Amino acid sequence: MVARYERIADELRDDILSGAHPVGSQLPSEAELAGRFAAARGTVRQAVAVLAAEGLVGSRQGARRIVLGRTRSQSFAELHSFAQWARANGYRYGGRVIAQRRRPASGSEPARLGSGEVLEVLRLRSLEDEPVLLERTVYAGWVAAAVESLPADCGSVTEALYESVGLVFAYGEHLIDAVPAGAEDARLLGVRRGSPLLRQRRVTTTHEGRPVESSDDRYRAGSVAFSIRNSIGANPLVREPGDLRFERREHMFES
Amino acid sequence: MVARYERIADELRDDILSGAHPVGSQLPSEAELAGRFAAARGTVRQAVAVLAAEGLVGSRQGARRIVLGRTRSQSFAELHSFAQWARANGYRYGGRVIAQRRRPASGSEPARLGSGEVLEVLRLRSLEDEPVLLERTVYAGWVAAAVESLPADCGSVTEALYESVGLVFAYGEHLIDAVPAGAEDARLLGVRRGSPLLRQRRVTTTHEGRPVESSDDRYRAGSVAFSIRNSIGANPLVREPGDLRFERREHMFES
DNA sequence: TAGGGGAACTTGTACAAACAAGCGAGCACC
DNA sequence: GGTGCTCGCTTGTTTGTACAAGTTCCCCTA
Repeated sequence: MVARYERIADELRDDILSGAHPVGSQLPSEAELAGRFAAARGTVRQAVAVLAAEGLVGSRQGARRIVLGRTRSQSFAELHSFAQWARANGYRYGGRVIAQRRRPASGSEPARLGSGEVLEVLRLRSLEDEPVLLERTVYAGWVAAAVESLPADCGSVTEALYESVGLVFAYGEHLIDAVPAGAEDARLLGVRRGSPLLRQRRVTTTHEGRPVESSDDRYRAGSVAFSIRNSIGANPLVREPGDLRFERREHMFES
Repeated sequence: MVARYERIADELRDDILSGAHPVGSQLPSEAELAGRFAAARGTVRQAVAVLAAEGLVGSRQGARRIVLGRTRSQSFAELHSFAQWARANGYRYGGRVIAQRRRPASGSEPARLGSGEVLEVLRLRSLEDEPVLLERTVYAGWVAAAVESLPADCGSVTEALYESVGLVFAYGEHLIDAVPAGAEDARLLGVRRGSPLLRQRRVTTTHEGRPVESSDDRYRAGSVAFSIRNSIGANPLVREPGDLRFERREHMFES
């Protein structure tokens, strides 16, 4: 059973994407929409709040809502799962495990992932048959067995873990910056040493807030970019100082 | 007059940041909070929605809300304005205009900024007395005069434009990727040619959806990172294919 | 002891009503 | 003609109620 406000949001989104409400134009008032959908004003407000969160419309008190754009920001799953993003956009994609080993948690890992043993995985992923992403992931001990049982060329780890053990990556924190390619990065991604890579470090947790993985993902320059739509009200993206907050983490598997 | 739900959100946030609700612990139930703050449940829900949007707490139906972290995602202003971010975090910062000129809009600019004349500005910004950010900004014709009247070493363009003409940067779309430093980038930022830079391309509009500026900002690697907190429900960050969507834009002022 | 059933609790959805606050257009006045 | 003000419209905030849906935990039973 899909919620009422979601169906209203879907319908309004379709109107916007189809051009019935062009970019720059005004949306109907809440009262008008409430009448059209035979819903309470609060329900309509929830619907347009969804569109506002997607960056499609902006609103300010006293004035009608405005259509800001026609490209929709998609879900968290897309951000987290390379495979889901690639498939949703119609790209050929693949991936394979380069190296994998268990070891005791060290450094700041016990604080992030819980103490005990962790599982390190080095994974290379490709888009349109070109290697574009190198993932250095550390999984918490309690999911290690499930990860190890996956095939080496598993396309979507996220989906595989959901199917096999019902694991859902629910929350994440991401840090995005640029780094020069190291020797291993360069060899596996097919670029020169020192060339620019887009790095995404992330920590992911389950619904209950239990840490699942910590990862250092590096994209070949030019292969992907991250897109953020935001409004003055609220948004989740901020700058972080570069050197001050995160201790340098050695490359795994190197030397 | 600050809204009630905002004050409740502030109080709850203080509790979380001060450690009264440790990371991983459960928040009091909505009913309990409603009692404590003598507010309706709906008001409390708005308050915790704010915290959820900031990435501080997560929620799922049927279970108590969980504290996810203690680092707060700040406002859009921080993302947009280098100066506001730097000041809020206690850094020394500066900036100066390297070059500035008017020219007719060309390429895709009429579509993004409106046709007619635009104003190109090349600005170098520093953090802790080190050059860290090179901004290549194109302003729409209707704000050109206001921008030109700013002093060359203006610390915060955003604030200056707000003070002088009441201009508010309300919405923005941002694309983040990594690029190698070009000749000009390298000279001004004091890095070697080809070394990694974190690039943020953005288009900003006013409340009414009127385009204000389009900018290509390049950060020296290691100076800043972008941080995103998100949950599975909704978030504004997505990957974008690298080459397919944006036509290559030539460097301004070069050669 | 292991498992199922269910009750109590908690968050999600929806409706209705009222007032506050900001915007914009039209009107009156100078 | 231009300026300022008022009024209607629209969004923002708050309260209250009711039910739906999911979680957690205890207790009872096999």
